[in-house]
Amino acid sequence: MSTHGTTAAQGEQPRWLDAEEQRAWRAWLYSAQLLLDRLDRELVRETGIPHTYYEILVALSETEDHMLRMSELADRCLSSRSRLSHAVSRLEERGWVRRQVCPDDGRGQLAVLTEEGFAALEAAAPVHVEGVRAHLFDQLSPEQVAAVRDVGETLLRHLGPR
Amino acid sequence: MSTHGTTAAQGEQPRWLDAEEQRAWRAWLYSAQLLLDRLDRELVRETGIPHTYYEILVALSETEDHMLRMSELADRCLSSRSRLSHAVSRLEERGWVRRQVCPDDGRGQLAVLTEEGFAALEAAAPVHVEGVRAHLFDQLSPEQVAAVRDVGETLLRHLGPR
DNA sequence: GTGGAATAAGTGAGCCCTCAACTACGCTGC
DNA sequence: GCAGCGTAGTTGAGGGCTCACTTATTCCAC
Repeated sequence: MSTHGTTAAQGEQPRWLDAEEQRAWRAWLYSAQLLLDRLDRELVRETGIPHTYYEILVALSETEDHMLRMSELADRCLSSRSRLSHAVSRLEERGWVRRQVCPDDGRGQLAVLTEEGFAALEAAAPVHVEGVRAHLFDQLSPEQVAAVRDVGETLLRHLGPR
Repeated sequence: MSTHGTTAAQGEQPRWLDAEEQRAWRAWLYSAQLLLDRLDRELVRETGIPHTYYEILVALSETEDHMLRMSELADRCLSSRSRLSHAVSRLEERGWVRRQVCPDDGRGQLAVLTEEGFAALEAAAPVHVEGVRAHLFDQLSPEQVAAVRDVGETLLRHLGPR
């Protein structure tokens, strides 16, 4: 048993996967897990920055003034508020991000990228991009890259905006 | 700055991503994160079984006698030995898996799926497959599904077997 | 058969994430 | 001007994972 199978333990008959779907699903799942894992490990090993931290630094660096509201930052990093709050606390300890009360909303906080944080990001970016090239783009033909984008954007329309 | 950029802080010039690659990478990353997250959450919510546990139960159920050596099980689940050891301990507490010394190698342990574990899997499988359908296959054309498989298997040849 | 390397698995400290409170502020209507 | 509700963010307990280390067994050369 797994995602295919012949026994249904429910009222509605489950729409089991056929052999082709099974292969597609497993290939997607394993490759996604391995790729995410590999990129994270290499980044940590070579720069000491986990991918989750990296994403936060990137999001901040992409704004005009290197700062974002906590909730906006959480959305851009596909992170829960709580997770982001913990993560920013840890980044503060490293001196890479600083918190600042939001001028136009007393409830809000701004996460601000520090000089040190920007420097850490600059050091990590080449490592990260090299990983993405080596393990993704270098392995795929232009047609496959186009398909990756197409499938990804299709799924995002379903799963996203949120 | 991010995975594109114009400043290189290294000897070797980083091979930055162009705009198209950037889009492909982000689409892939976000869709992968959202899909994995969504499937796990739905499975936990409706069955109380996290996806990592589910994968272990599936791997065991797919063998002839519903048992596997710990290290073989770890490989099939793309899990570290340590992680699997912890996970199997938790599954033992739920009564879904049982450990048993390996007859032909005194160092080895066999993880054995129990009746209760199999029943839990049978209950969870329809929920899981429905999630995979709803969030993956129902969203994609047959051509896109073929591309997913093709890309996944290509990446696996690079990332996998280990 | 014995010493030593290799292999199988488990353990525990520490980090990260989730979930469910909780605090603090803002907004509206009366 | 304050009651009540919604929103922004934080907190802490608890679970899961990683990493380095430990224990137990097997393999092999001699």
